[in-house]
Amino acid sequence: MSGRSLDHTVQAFEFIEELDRLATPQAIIDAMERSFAQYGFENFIMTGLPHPEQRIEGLVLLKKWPLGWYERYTRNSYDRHDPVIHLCRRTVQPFEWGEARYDPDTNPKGQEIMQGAADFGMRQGYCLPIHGLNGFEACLSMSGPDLDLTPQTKPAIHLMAMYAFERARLVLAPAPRPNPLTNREREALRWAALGKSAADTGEILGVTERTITAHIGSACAKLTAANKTHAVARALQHRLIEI
Amino acid sequence: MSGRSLDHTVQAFEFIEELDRLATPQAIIDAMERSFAQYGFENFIMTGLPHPEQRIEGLVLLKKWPLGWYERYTRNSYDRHDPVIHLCRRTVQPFEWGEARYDPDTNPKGQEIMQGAADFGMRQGYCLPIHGLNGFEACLSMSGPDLDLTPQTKPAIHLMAMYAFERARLVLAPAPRPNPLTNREREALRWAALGKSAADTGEILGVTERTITAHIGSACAKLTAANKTHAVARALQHRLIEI
DNA sequence: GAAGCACCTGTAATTTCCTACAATATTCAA
DNA sequence: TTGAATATTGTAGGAAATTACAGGTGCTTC
Repeated sequence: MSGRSLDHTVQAFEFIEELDRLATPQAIIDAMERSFAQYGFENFIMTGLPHPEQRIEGLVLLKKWPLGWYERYTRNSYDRHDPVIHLCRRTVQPFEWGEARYDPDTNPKGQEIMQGAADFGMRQGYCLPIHGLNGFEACLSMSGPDLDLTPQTKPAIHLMAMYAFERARLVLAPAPRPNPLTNREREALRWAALGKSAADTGEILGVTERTITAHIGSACAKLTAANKTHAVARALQHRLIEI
Repeated sequence: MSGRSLDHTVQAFEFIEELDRLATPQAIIDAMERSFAQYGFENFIMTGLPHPEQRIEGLVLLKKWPLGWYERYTRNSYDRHDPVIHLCRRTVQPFEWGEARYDPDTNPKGQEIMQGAADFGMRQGYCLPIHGLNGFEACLSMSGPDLDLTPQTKPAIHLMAMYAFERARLVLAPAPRPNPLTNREREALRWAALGKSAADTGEILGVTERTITAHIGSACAKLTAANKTHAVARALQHRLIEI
């Protein structure tokens, strides 16, 4: 078993067993605090990733996070430029914060954010991106001053983080929003995403061009999109259509 | 630790350590065969899931699967009606085959498929859906005549399956294609995806509307897109732009 | 030095989109 | 039953996109 203490692997599975008995967010936070401490973690945050028009505050599921940093982070909308968040959107595997690269030229705020976290005692961190079915994108980011991150401990942390997230999602039961688009609006957007003009789509669906234009128009209104291209992008982003 | 043998949890982590040293598909298959046997698994298949116009044969990464059943399965395109596949598309959590319900009225082939698998000795199974950056991607389905599936063993199997899949993907990974778009083409598409007209984007980037039109046009050519909306959809799909 | 690419710009004709002001029919929930 | 939502279609004009034909600079590579 090389450098890893046997305790860790056992405790990872015991943590998962314990999770099933936790019924409140606070109970999950307490259990996470205890169990993640063995790897050196002191802070963690479990949050959805905001779309451009959303704010991150409404998407946070659980957190034990330095309050001053959280306030500064949200006040400055740091999630828009956070290298860790950016990497979350591009990978499915857990990663260390240090692996989240950024170009100081194109993203000058990246340095500011990483330094800000360090100022609050969070120099090192580990982050698990969560990619769900309906575009539910989230992450569990964890930090501590002296982490025990090795090829042996990482899978244990990964497993614990995954199950902790699932439990939190279950307990907090985020009401999944129903698809706001009608069938016709979805079809019209889908064909638009495939490069069809309104006239093309009308022929495909056996209605007039004018009807498709109307469907696209109402989809734009529902998605607060400026035009068809915008509406398709929003619909893809929110997984309202599949192509 | 209740009914779970300590060996299992330890061996799960040892399997993950071992994976990093495996360089060939066959080595991964052999290791999986050994390590999954402790839970009663004898067969497994790791496969991407086909789009309507695709065939499943080209998407299979690894398998140790009854040949007769595989041939019958692919010949009849059973993946179109397989209840296990259907459930894969609707959940992110691993599940037992028996949890994959189907309505005999709307999906008469469901019964035929489940019975066919049973005829090849696969009455019981466990399946892990794999969700990547673009949503549903693949699955790892495992079977055996007498499985040790308990709330204690399932997370261990889950972890092993997850890492086995990642390793297989790494070993079999096709070389990732570089982004074919130039910086300006990307910027132009990005603003288009946010609902900006060519004139808007020109003002934003400090060039003329005509220039933006040219960038969009060349992006369409590279992406073989019929128009701007199509190009944005393709770029989002292939993660060439982020919004 | 030539060739290729990225980047920039122009005119002009054509197509497509977007919206405003309509109207009719159906379905479904209050 | 009575709105509200959905689906359908029309006219018409202005905005935007698309394409074809051109041409310029600057940079790198052969």
